[in-house]
Amino acid sequence: MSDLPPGVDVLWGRREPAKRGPRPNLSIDQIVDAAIEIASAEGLGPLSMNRVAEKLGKSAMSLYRYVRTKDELLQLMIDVCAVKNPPPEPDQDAGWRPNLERWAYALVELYRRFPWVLHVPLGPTPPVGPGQLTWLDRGLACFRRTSVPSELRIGVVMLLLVFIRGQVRMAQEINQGAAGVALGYPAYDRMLRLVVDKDRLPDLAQLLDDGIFDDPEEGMSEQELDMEVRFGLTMIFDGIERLVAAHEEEQ
Amino acid sequence: MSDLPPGVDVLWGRREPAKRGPRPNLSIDQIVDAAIEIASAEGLGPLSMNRVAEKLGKSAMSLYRYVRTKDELLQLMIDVCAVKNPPPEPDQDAGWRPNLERWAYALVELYRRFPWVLHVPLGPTPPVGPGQLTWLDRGLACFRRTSVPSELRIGVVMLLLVFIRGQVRMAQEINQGAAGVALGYPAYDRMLRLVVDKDRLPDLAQLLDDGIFDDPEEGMSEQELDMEVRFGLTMIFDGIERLVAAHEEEQ
DNA sequence: CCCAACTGTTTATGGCCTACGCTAATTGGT
DNA sequence: ACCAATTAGCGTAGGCCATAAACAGTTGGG
Repeated sequence: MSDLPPGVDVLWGRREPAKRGPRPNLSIDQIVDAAIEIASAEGLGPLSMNRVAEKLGKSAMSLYRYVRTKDELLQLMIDVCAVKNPPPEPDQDAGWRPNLERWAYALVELYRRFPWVLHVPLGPTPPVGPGQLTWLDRGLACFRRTSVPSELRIGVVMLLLVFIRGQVRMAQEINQGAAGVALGYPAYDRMLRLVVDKDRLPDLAQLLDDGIFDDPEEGMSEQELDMEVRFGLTMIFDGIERLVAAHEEEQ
Repeated sequence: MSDLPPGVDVLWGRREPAKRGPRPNLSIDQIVDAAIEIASAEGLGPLSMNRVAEKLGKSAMSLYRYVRTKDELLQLMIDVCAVKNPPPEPDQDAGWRPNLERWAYALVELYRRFPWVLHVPLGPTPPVGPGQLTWLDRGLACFRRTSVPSELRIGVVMLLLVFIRGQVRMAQEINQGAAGVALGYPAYDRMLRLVVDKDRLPDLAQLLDDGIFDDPEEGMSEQELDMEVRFGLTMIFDGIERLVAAHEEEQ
């Protein structure tokens, strides 16, 4: 009789197996894995219940014995993905910053390997699965040896979660059209030049003149994406550093 | 013969009106406005071509004379929304920080008034409409009187765009289920206590013990949401300040 | 043995976007 | 004045999707 959203109890291993009836030929894990495989290979668009069932050699409706709705399946996919790619364990001997940086870049890597995670529509609740909560916990753990109060710890970790998610998503958006068409900065640059006029958008025009988006390579390399993220993260970490320092002094 | 994505030329007033044929009884503006009205009142879920056409007293298919696809309509909605709620003009006498702060909080306000904007699926291209580019431009404009180089200006503004978008979205997610069910922090707190155990998620458990999410009020007030955002923005602005200072010194 | 519980399938429904083709309105050219 | 070209709006229909409901086969307990 939990208040948990339906389906999440499965993630925490809280659902008792059926006593009677035929033995299941399917399992939630198989279903979720198959769905993840499809989404990773082709994106969320082609991911339909039919498609998943087909991959498992079953009929579409059979999936509904394991999953209440497609949306629930999507939420499970996200959490299972987080479980299979866990956050790095913080090094107790290192300072908070290197630990938190490792955590942050691991998260970047996860989003890059599973881009569809960023496109899953909002679920009915904030994250409560073991995978996502583990990531949250390991982020918080980086502050163990500091005297930063709890409200600020959660604030900082949330800030990083939000920023990384958004930044990687934006990088993907620039890099490729939704259909998977290669786009990249040069194409973006060309489009902007068509519409940006110096009178109405002077500062943006200035940027274009400086050749900001005029990148030789077609498509953003991994290096460049890392640079984008690294810039933002560096600034954020500088802000965090100031915060931590302030609280260490007080003590 | 533009390289612009289809439909965007309309936003920039680049489509020549038809010379022959019956006079249009409809206009893109009407269509987009009707769609925005529906989305603002009921969210993106109930927004279908049929619903929009119905509101205008026309048939669904008639809309396709003005809009290539539903996705294009969604993109237009976003940009028109930005056009109708323009960014504040920077005050030339004020410093970069107050200007950029006004800009940032205006953006927060926009997302709060039009939550559906945050749920529109990815378009085929990064923003190239006049509304979104104007917001971008006015953000950049805040750095006019500084000597921060262009790459950093765009980096900072992107950082803010990404963070604000993500943070407001997350706040909405916690505040209400996708169905619009009120949830709020206390409910989240209750759910977490069901699954968080001290061995596997020690630091998160610590947070719960500290009563972080144990908020008296059901549902997050506007004040609290502002606080959430304000915390992140303050930290980010501190980071920006350091950056600007570094570049002013060099000069 | 038989009932209750359970799995997987079949069938059907309703919603959605949108391709296609039709009719009627409007205009330019002759 | 008249024809051909162009366009607006609409009706129909097709395809895909999630999923409700009823059904057939399977298993274990009493």
